[in-house]
Amino acid sequence: MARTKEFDPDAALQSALELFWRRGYEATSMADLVDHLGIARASLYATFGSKHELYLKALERYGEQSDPRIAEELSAPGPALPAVRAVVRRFAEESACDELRRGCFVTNTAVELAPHDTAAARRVEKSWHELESALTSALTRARAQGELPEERDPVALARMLFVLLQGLRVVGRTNPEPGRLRDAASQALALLD
Amino acid sequence: MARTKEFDPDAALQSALELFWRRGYEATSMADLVDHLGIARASLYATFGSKHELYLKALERYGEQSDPRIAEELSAPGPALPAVRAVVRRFAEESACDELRRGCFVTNTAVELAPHDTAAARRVEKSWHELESALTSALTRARAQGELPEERDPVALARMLFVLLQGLRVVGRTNPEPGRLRDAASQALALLD
DNA sequence: CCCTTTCGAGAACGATCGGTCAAGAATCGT
DNA sequence: ACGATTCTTGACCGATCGTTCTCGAAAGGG
Repeated sequence: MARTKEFDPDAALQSALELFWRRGYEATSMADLVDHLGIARASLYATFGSKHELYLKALERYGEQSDPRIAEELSAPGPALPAVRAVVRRFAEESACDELRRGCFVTNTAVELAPHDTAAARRVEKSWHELESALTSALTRARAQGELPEERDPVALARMLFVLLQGLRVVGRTNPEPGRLRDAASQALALLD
Repeated sequence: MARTKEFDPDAALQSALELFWRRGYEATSMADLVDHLGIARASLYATFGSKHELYLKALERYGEQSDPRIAEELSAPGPALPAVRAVVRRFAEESACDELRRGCFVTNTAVELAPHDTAAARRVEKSWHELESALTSALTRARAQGELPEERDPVALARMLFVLLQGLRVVGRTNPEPGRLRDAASQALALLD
């Protein structure tokens, strides 16, 4: 057959993800990627196709890593409300302690690429739909279990938390002032009392 | 003396703002700007210096146009809470009806440029500080006027609304689904009851 | 062994990037 | 009307962009 690959495509994709995540799409050049991944230019193209495809694959990978973790956390058996609180607080904490100013890769993509890149927009919407519906079913379950008053609207509450989470990530990317984000999260969570 | 300018620098800056606003910094080339502004390349450089300076001036102009409007609205005499509600709802409505997918120019800058552009980051933080403190003083006034229960924390509430506004703009840039944004806004405003 | 495939390093591709320059055209004060 | 000055126009710059190609070396399977 042939010579075996000397680099791990999985690790290379992870490396590319980290670079795109920090700098965004346009500000990251193929030369940057070649340097950072430590693999040859030609291998990069042979393995991932193009810069755009590489970005989409990195975005896909990010979604595969992040989305299920949140969904599982929110759908774990037992009380649902504490799980929701934990997710929101973790978003605030991660945004506040984000010294690399990375924010959320999906959110960054939504702002930089989605308006003029339908493939990216589709992937963003997929992650967002998963997040919103995970929050919705958790809150629905909370209401059914008596953790949440009957008159609350789980759909609307989930949407409000979802939008807040996007805001946390955006603010954290520029100015991860801990007090600001923690206050925002705790006030929003007061709606669940 | 000398020949007078044939173009209106103010209108040109406004045009540049619109282009940067829609496409972002990196995805907008000087060639795009020359086409869109209708003025010569050299005139552009003579008037605005460089692409980066032009972007910062556009950002400055956006801030000068947007920030005071909100601050005035929130500091108008009379009941404070309705003004806060109106501002939040207008953000949701503008984000939901944003068919050009522009979002907020400051928010877009925060995501694309702020992490590696200190000048842009400073301007973002200035707008954000104005917005947050305008919300804070409005809510403080609301509490003093008996519109808000004594035990509420105006600072924390303002921070929560501030973060939510950022989220509204981000979500609106990719998917201005009206229901999502309106629900988010109205649920957040329920915290003021 | 040989053949094939993939590797790394780098040259080279055309296109486009942000930015500059050299004219000619137009407008002022005199 | 004239000269001084500053505009517009469009060609032009080197650098960098994403992408392809060449090349010799290295590592499998027959």
